Amino acid sequence: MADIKKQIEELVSELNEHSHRYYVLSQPVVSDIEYDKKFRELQLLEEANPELILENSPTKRVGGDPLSEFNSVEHKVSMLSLDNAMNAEELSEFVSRTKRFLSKTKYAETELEYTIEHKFDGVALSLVYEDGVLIQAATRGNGEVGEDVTHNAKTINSIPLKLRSKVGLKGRIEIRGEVLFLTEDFERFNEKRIKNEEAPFANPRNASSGTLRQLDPKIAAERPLTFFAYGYGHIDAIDLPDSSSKIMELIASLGFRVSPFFHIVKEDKLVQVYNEAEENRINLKFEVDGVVVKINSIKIQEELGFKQRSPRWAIAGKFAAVEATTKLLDIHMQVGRTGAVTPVAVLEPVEVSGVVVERATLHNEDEIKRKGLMIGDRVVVKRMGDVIPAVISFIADMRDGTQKKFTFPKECPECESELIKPEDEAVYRCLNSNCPAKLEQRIIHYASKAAADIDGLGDKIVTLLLDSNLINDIADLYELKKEDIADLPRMGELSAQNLLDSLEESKKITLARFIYSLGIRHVGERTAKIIASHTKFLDAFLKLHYDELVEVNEVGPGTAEAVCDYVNNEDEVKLINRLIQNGVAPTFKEEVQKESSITGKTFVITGTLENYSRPEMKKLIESNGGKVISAVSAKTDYLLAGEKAGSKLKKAQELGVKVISEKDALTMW
DNA sequence: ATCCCTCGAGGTCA
DNA sequence: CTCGAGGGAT
Repeated sequence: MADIKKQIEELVSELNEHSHRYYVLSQPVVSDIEYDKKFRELQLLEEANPELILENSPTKRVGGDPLSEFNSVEHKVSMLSLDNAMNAEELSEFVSRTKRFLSKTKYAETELEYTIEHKFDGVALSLVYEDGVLIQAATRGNGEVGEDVTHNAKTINSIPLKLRSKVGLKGRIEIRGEVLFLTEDFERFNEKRIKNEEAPFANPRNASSGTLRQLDPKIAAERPLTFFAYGYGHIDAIDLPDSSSKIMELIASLGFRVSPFFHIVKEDKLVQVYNEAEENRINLKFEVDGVVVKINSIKIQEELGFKQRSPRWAIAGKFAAVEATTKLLDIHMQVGRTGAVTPVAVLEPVEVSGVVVERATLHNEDEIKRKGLMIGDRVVVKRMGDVIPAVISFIADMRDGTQKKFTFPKECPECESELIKPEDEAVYRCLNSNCPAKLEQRIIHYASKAAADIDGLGDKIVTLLLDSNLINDIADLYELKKEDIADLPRMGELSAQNLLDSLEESKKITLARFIYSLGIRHVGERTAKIIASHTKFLDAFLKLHYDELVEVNEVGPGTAEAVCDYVNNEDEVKLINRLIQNGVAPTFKEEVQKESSITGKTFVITGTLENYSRPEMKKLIESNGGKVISAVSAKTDYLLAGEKAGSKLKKAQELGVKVISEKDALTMW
């Protein structure tokens, strides 16, 4: 019991500290998600031990104290917050809770209608109109008292200074909504800040909050904020309709921007729409952190009433966290196939959008400098496009002197040779061609699907073979003995035979794949094909000269130099000769290309297709004369989108690229 | 201005 | 298999 009391006390003081930083100072040191998590932890403890609830518990109020520099504004109707449902299950619990409550009322038999809309990730704002004219804008503050930010609100284009109405409006209308940056605006704005050598904002919500708190409205005016209306406070100028959905229509008609995502659903569709909204969040023009579900009927809302700090007739269905803070434990160096040395953040494991993240690429030295990271920093971690973990920024307030400056190593972490960074490049490289790390990566690359495609030879086995000194290079692979492989840990007779079979299979290889599999810098799948089509024979490839190669279309000076360096390197030529001796036989294969309606058209494939794997579809398109590229641009002809298409679909829509389905594609040739 | 390549992390499924 | 950042090539 004493433990629980202490736990509650600690949570309360921690949460109060965080909420002070969040609401009063606009300098959060933890992400919303973490705050919410702790808040719920406290809520649960308090529910189980109501006698231990503290007077200053954050569950007793909805925010923090307002800043002193602004005038305070008392909300006529307090701005409450909503209870959170963290997943579909908790959303369903809300439904049953509501029904249970209503079962004792005259609505026991009524089939309930719910509205479901976006929960914006911005800053809440209340707008008061007197006789149709904006007279006051205020932040939420602690829910009862907020700050007057009228001067800044007036600079926001999407906030009407005068309401649209056919009839004269006499009296008061208070509209509530969210101020935010559209993602696009935010990115442009941040780019400008970087160009002006100002610190970029960590995220759109912080930027919105910071902007509303400017004392000088000129600064706010330069920042492209947007206001979305979603609710109302005290209204006596008009009679309100009897449902949330009709009120939303009314609000929109008064001249406010509202989210197009607004559904009226029955109980059975609620979870489905919630899930769809989460899947689709990446395609939105603004950030959302969940959905808001309300009972549509105002009468039933009134019947349900309020708990201490939130209405019983609404709930926020939160999405999985997209952002979290964690500790930057260390920065590791990875040596790639081409010798590129990339710094990787080693993080204290933290859950972000449903997965545990413990590593994130930091790209290069400049990137670390730009972000100003130090080892030991508390950092904000996000998954870009909800997929790729990235370190966004560090939290300056959490610097306590224990952080260590990071210096980029001068030597290769694997072979200790000097790292070289050309003047105008960002990447340090290990130039030692015998560097064990490079060697390993080259073998893994050789075995990979698009290269020699050696089944059963993944990175783990490559490491194993190297460690046990069974191989030193690619050519050694073809001299492996079955017994040697079978003796390796976790390998047996059968896997050994399978590996040998795959190796045998890999000897028949097209010239293009062979050139690609060598892992020459700048020579990817595509460039390899171009070079193979030019030389047609391995001999000719090995005799390539710079002047000849650089004339080839789509081969530039950089690529030509890299290839010539390679074929002029004695060791590399020796390696190729040994591969040939061991039976590897690259042959040029003319790619048969049918003339068809898609000849010369470019395609990007995204999402999961129904009947084809992506490489299969790629082959199919290419054999019909089309071209498959990796990223959507304005010049892309078609985006072939399968299930769960993400950011590429969004980009295609923005750029007006035609989006087709798998079925559409198959009828095109 | 645009396209492509390289390199990184992490999840899923057989 | 997925995506994004950064940079080289055109």
